[in-house]
Amino acid sequence: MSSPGDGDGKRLEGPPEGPKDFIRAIVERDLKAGAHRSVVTRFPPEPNGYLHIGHAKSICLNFGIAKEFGGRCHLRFDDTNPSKEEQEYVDSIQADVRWLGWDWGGHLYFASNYFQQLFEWALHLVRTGKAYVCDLPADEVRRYRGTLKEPGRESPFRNRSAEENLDLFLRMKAGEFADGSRTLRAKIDMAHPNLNMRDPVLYRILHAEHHRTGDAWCIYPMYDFAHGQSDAIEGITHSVCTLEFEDHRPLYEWFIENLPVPHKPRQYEFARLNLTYTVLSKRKLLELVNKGYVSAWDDPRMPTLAGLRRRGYTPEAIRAFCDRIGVAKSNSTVEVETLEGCLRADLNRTALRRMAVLHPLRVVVTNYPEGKAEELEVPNNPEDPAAGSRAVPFSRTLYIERDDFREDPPKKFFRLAPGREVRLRAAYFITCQEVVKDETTGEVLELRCTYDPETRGGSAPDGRSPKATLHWVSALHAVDAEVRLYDRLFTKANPDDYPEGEDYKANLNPSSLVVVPAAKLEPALAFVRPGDRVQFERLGYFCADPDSTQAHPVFNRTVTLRDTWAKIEAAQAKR
RNA sequence: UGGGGAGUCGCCAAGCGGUAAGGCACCGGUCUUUGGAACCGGCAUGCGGUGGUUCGAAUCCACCCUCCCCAGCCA
Repeated sequence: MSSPGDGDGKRLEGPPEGPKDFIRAIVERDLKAGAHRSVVTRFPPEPNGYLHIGHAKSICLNFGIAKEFGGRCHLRFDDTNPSKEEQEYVDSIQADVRWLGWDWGGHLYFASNYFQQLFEWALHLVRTGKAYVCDLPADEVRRYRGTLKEPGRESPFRNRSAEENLDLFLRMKAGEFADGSRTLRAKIDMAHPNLNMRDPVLYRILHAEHHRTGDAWCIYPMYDFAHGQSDAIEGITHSVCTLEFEDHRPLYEWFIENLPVPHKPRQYEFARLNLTYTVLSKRKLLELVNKGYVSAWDDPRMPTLAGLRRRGYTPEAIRAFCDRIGVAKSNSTVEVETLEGCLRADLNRTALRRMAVLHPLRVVVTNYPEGKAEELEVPNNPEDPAAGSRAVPFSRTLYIERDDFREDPPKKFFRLAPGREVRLRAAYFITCQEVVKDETTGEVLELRCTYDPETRGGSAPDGRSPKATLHWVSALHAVDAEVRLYDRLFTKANPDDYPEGEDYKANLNPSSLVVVPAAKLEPALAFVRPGDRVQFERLGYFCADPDSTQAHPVFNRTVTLRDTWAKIEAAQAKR
């Protein structure tokens, strides 16, 4: 617990250039006006699921503000509902926030740590006649609440004496009553146009084991009664939440005004993130996990931070994404391409280049000596000379990508075809002399090519330059690996756009995972460790999966490279 | 038809009375030993609509339209 503006957070660089979002503008204004010594924010997840990319937006906002303005940001678990919350989630949430690159210092809190204080504040409301014990069952409470257009009716228990309410509430706490039999409610206004103000429930009876407080309590505070007061206890200056809580702000303020809290925080709301081709509702993500549509919370197709991490996303890319999309109040759906763009920008700078052939087609270099092998020096990253180079073996029998050969090449197809010369990356120019096919099926089995010894390293003394450069792997030296080709989880930009009688799961992408059991990798790839990210030249960025072992390497496709040829081909197909 | 919000380029998003930033996407081009990257150029006489105020309006006023959220003892 601490007073606002202790300022023990990290002091780093100042605010970024360019226009500020409206929340940062408010913080800056308040600080300039001297309303606070320093800014204190908080990220308040409920430990009932894994964090996803939408949470990342909130995390980067809250921790980002604290960092930019020299304040601090608390990590607080909003654990007021023991029936849904688990320790596994509090662990994963901490791991994910850290992975994203943020640090809450010593400021780790739990709303459940405030249960005693909240209880005493409830007592205060009871004593001052502002709360009462209501015996109405849940469905009756609902009926008495009224509707959107009709006012509610007062509970028959609304005018109990403070003494009776005190007695009853104490007995609720003592465990004398069954779950759901009574609630403690605020006495506000059953005719209020804002339904949240129609005598909201403060406490409910729940004889449930809490992941932190065990069986110490059998009454638990509702979100509304816990959140603002927790902010007050921690000295939060700017309590930032999403738009759906806008309607709760009057209640938030009512508690702050009617309770002897040590500090008055203010709530601000911004639009939550929506992303195309995925879902970000905890209910749906939980269903995908529980019903086995994905393997787990960290399935690389999941928009969870754990999933993105396993997929190969970097924290830097996710933070850049959060900066790029901005913060505002209008509902918005960001195209997933924006996220992928941030990822490619980061990986392009940092990922080492390697060669891997996913769908091998054998090439025999007929004029290359049998039994000979040589090593070619290939740069690790053309974007970064400091990344150095590695040796790649070349020999008479190679694999190239099946997609890189066409017997009957269409217009603008620059790759290998009968009689055509192409460059093998960092190796030699080869010319296709002969196509060996299965006589019955017509399948291309092998290409017989010749190479030009003068082009070692990939350039010709006479200056000629093929239009295409192909990646390749020496058959003799190749390492086999499993490669998991991931694609978007849903086929529709908006998964909630589904046919009558179906649900969002009807839009699940049946090809979101395609396994290539035996891709051919250059030998350097045998030494990667789980989590290592590389670019398979011309194919995309890949990340070694935790399932990967020396004997059985496994790579996940993080994202493809931009593919201009695919675009051209698609356009040709249309015509 | 109660209350609370929002409408600026395909997608985000600045702008706060002085004549429409930026990013992503897209389209051209240059360059290239990744059809990658990089680089250059194009991309809203227009800001949900209609009136009004003003020398001047995306910004102010009025009315209207559309979309989102709220009737958990979830958060």
